[in-house]
Amino acid sequence: MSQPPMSKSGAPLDVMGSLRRSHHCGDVMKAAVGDEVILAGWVGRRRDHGGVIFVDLRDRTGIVQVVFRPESAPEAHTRAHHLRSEWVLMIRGEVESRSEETINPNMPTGTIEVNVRELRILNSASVPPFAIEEETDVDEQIRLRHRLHDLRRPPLQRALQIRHDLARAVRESLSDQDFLEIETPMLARATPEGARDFLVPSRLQPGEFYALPQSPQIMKQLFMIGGCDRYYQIARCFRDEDLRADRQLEFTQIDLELSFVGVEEILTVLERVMVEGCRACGVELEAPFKRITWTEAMSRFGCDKPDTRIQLELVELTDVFMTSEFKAFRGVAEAGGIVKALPIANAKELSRGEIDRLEKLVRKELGAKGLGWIRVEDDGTWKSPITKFLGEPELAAIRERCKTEPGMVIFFQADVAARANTVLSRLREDLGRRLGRVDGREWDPLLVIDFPLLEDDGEGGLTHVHQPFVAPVEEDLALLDTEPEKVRGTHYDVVLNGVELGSGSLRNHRSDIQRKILSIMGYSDAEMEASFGFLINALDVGAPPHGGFAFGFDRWVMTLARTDNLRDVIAFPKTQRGQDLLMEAPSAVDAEQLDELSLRIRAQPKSD
RNA sequence: GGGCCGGUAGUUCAAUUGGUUAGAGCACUGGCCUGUCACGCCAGAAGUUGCGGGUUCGAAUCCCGUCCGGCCCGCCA
Repeated sequence: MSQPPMSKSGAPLDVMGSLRRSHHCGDVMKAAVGDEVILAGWVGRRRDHGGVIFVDLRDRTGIVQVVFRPESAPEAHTRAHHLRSEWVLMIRGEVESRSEETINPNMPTGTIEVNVRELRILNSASVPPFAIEEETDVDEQIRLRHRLHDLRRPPLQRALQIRHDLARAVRESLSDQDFLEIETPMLARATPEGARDFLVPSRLQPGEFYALPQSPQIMKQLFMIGGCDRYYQIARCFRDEDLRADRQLEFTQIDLELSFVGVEEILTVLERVMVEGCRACGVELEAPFKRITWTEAMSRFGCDKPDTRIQLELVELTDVFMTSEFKAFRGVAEAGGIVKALPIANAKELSRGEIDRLEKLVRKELGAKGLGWIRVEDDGTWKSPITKFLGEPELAAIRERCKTEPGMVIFFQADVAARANTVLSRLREDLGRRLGRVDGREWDPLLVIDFPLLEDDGEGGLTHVHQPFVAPVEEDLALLDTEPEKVRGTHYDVVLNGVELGSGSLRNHRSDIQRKILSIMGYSDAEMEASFGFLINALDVGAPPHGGFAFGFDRWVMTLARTDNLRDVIAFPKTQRGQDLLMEAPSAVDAEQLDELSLRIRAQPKSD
């Protein structure tokens, strides 16, 4: 006969035997006082008084206090002295109501406790690297390395619950709207366009590679051509680009596409999915959503995904400085750049030192050339390092457009449009939040429409703003031949609280228009054939008018979970350098594996 | 590819700015304790100061390099 297994501390371990859980820890209130319950979970806090011992037993649903009394269960009580954090228990006992003075109002199960009759120690556990609690101040690196402990914390458990609830609601909503869930291959063809591909070497075709899909974009268009009418998928996507707080190498999209529709029908679907998805997570949104054109968003907020709860807005001054004596600003305006201002009323708390810090921030982090500012004193006089360069027309324009008043601070940027907007938009968000210039709404859904189809590629040509298959709006078709940079695309974004949750468009379903657009972007016929021949030829099979949308699922969950870090809502996320600290991926592989794939590792060249 | 911030005990931080044996809270270990819920009390253990080099009589502290984490720009669109 073998001895029962022992825990590290010498306490013998038990088997579950035929004992099975009757309730979850958080659901014990569903049992009546006096009922016998069987609970299972992990040891949270343990309070050993020598006599009576309290253990907070925890599972996914919550925490309940279980009590070991020497008089009611001597054996269980004796063994309970050995219990340590994160040990795995199963207990049998009676639900008892707590006396008035021992009720804990801070926990949902605080009016009752479970008097233990039988204890089964199912497993011991190594000492946890940090406490499993609601709040933690532990370094994220530690949390990622010990993800199993971190996952036990309530915020992570809640995030996974939101993922589930949202995915389920979205499936239901789209199914109700006659969408068909269809899968697409993960081993796909490499694409020269867009993000860097993750490549998968082929064993059977030595020297050739699959690519993991950046998104099912082309494949879902093929579904439309294939007569599937309405498709959706909760699809994993892969992009080998640098990570951010809101970007991971692999992420999940709610991808959908439908046939014989215009933009309005797609937006109707989108809004319904948004409303029903959010509702499943306890958030009510009102449809239809506010709409703003891309041009207006850039002008007023300097950003194509504005959080419109922030009450600050930018002011255009480019025209004023076209004729200014102030050479620094005039030069920028004449060279095609922009001059804009961010006026902030009642900004006395922005001290000179604070403004200096902001200037340093935007110069170092955002590459700004500087940060012009004016402060309007109580007596109405202006304090500023730049006003001495300004003539009366500019001063008047600033007064009028910024509606200057005592206590106001105005920030200025004169730069190429992209950078000036980036800088002022960042200041708008940072200062708007810090100074509490928000309108108090918790949720701010917004549709951004009328994106331009094409933009300057920085080398004298034009390139697509989003992806090469976006259809132009019909009334702008003629402009393709004359002023292609003015053509509006049918592209739209949906933004929630300043987070871009997704985007979509109508696609080109006629190969002649698709070819024309590609040719404007500088593709020769041969290049078109090489890069997009497959799709263009597919259009000629008889492609229906179609369009669709894709939500960034993780970002949506992130927003609903009220965090700004994607790693908080993904079970096993990667660090900014693309590593999984728990499973230690990526990793080296055996020479034999490489050999089978016809691969050889070249010594890392020294970069100089 | 670039900018900025950070790395000291399991963990969160400190170390009088280059000077004795690197300290404290929590966690941990042992003991005591029958109503706690951040239980309490007593005692104890715990360190390659990320790593490598340099300067110095002396480095956690200064310099160079490197690795790791975070935020951002580029990139992703």
